[in-house]
Amino acid sequence: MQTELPAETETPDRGRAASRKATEAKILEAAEGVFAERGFSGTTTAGIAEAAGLPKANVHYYFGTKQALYRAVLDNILDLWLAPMAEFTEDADPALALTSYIKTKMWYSKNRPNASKVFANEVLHGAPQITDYLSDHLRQTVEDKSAVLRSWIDQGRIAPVDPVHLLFVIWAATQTYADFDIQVATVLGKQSLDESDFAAAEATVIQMVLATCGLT
Amino acid sequence: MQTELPAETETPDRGRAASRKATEAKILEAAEGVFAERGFSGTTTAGIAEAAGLPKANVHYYFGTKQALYRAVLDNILDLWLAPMAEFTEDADPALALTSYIKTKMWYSKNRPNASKVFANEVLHGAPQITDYLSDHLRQTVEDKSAVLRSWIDQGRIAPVDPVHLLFVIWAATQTYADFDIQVATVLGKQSLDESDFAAAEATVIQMVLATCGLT
DNA sequence: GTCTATAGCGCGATAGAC
DNA sequence: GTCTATCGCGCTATAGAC
Repeated sequence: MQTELPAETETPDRGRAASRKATEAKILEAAEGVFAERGFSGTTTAGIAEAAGLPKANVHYYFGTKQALYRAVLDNILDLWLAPMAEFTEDADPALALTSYIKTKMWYSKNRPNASKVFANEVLHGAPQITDYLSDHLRQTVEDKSAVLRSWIDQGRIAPVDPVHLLFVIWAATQTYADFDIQVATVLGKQSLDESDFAAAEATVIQMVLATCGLT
Repeated sequence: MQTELPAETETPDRGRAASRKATEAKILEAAEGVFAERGFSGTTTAGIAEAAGLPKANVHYYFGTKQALYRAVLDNILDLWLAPMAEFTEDADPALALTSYIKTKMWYSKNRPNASKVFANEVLHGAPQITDYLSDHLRQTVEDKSAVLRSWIDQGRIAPVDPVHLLFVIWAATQTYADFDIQVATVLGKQSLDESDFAAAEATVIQMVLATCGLT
């Protein structure tokens, strides 16, 4: 707009490259929201374009196909899923690690509900795009972290519990407040969930997991 | 096939009426499976027809629109959701009632995964078709049953816990084994979940809920 | 890089023969 | 009641002017 030839080489954070990145980010964010709301098939590229404030053709210019854009959205999300499990290390305090993990997962449910919903939708329909991720990264991480939990049990630091199913239940219990927020809110008689609802949910899940592990 | 005028009035379980009912049931079952696998938008009436072994036009003949068929599938499912909560009555034994409820919910996850998936998909995308059900029947039932749980707490029969969030977590923990079965199976290194997986899941959820309620 | 216009096609729904 | 053939819309994707 201002200049026809932005000083690319001098200020690499501005100019064309930055503009492209900014537009891509805008499309990705809009796409995550629309995919979360309507699923892959229910989403139209026109809907994404409208949410991003762009003409439809630009979405295809930046990402090629709807599939490719969906994959890009998913790839961003998968990173968020594994990272918080780093909490679990042999020498961590079990009560602290479990509490911290649940708080992190609940933070994502509250602040990145669309990421959770896109992931849930993908898994619900057979996880066709992320089978590799599930069977490689996620499976390996669960194996490693459940070994840590098992060592805590063997050392008598937490009560005996199936480590893998404990993780599944923690995922389910925290993600349900993002994925099924409408149901939770409606049953609570509200339009949407607020701070206090997430606080109560978090307290309940922490209470349940600590009680299970004999840490109360 | 055999007769042009089946004795409708004499044998109401055979003849045209029964044939219609049988065809409707066949379509409903096929539709539940396809909707579970692909979601509403991802489902084609041709796909349902193929799964039911019928030409596409017949699906429209029996149910009119894809929407109406989807509603019929949902209506069948909603009945299954409320019934098991009848377990919770003032004079029931808390440990037995909670255990029995979790077993029933887990039984549905194992034996009616498609029902769970269709419901999950509907809620995930804003529950546009079942808002009334959520705000009327389900909300009222949760109110009634959480009052029972609260009375158990007041009587010192179970430990203090938020009754409504306890229900949310039980729903999430049990339904996740239907809705996210692919993820669970993949992380466990299997093609699909078997008896022993559901048994381990059930034991873990029961252990967690009883520990939370101070019933161990 | 941005946008308008449109090609091409898959889908829901229906007409009409049987 | 069953089925084939088809209509017409809405969608993904692209061509081509700017």
